[in-house]
Amino acid sequence: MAMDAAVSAQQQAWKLVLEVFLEQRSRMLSAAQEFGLAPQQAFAIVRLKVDEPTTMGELAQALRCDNSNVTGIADRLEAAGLAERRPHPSDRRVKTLVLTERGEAVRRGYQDRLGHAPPVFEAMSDEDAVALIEILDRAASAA
Amino acid sequence: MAMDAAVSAQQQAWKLVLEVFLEQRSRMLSAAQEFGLAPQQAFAIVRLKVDEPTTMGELAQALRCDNSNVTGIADRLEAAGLAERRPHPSDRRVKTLVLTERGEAVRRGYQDRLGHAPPVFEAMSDEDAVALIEILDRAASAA
DNA sequence: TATTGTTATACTCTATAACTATA
DNA sequence: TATAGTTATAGAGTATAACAATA
Repeated sequence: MAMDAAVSAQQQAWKLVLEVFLEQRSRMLSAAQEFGLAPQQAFAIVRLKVDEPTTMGELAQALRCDNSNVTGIADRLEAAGLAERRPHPSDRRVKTLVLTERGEAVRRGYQDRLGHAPPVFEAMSDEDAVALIEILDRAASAA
Repeated sequence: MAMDAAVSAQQQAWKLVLEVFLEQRSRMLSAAQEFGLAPQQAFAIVRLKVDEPTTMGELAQALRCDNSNVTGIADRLEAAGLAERRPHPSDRRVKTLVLTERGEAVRRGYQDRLGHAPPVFEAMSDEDAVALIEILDRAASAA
């Protein structure tokens, strides 16, 4: 019979981080629902601006999905009056998206509701936050 | 005009953690695809056992979705020959799921392919991993 | 009456491939 | 030829509500 190896400190640390993430995911889904946003619509809306057009391709990259999906997501945001498609000034193949005023209000409300970081992170002392950054930087260098 | 507040160390730390998570998510999706698993099927299969039956409700909780969704996920795992429904010994309303031998092989392959924690975490020194655990514990107490 | 799982419904998200209009 | 976005398609996941069987 195979014996499970003892759980390493690295695995324990990852498990804790995963819990934070799952909790944050749950908060994001609730907040999105409160503002009438489907999950990817919520992700999209925080990436969009009122005055700074985002191309469909850029949004696809930010959402880590295929360009073809962005068409539908943009359609739904447009149908809800939260975003608008605009032509690109120099390349007529490209379409860009900007938030409407209403979209900007929803974005602000959604982000305020959610805060900048999960509650556990916001409760962290400055010293611990800095230490965490250093730990992750060291690990990234070692990986 | 509103000025953006300077980005706090807490926000920076969260951003780094989020990057790790997105990278891990990407790895999970690739690995799942390699083993012919849809995303939730992959989550489900790591929660299931060969000899320890899991009820549909327990799986729904683990997947953080409604019970009704588990029906379809279990259907697809069963259709792929990876899991089987079994009656509950004492409550005839309850149905349980167990992995087939093939399901267990796929689960093992998938988990081996993925490792215990993201590469960045596995590259972490023992000292740093312990320090990270302590930081998160302190933050959880403060939150 | 309450609970477990299923079904029915409708919607969102997903990738792939074929298409269009540009470049 | 290559690229940006769209459409068509097929599948997967999602919540809600109604339902059957059982407790």
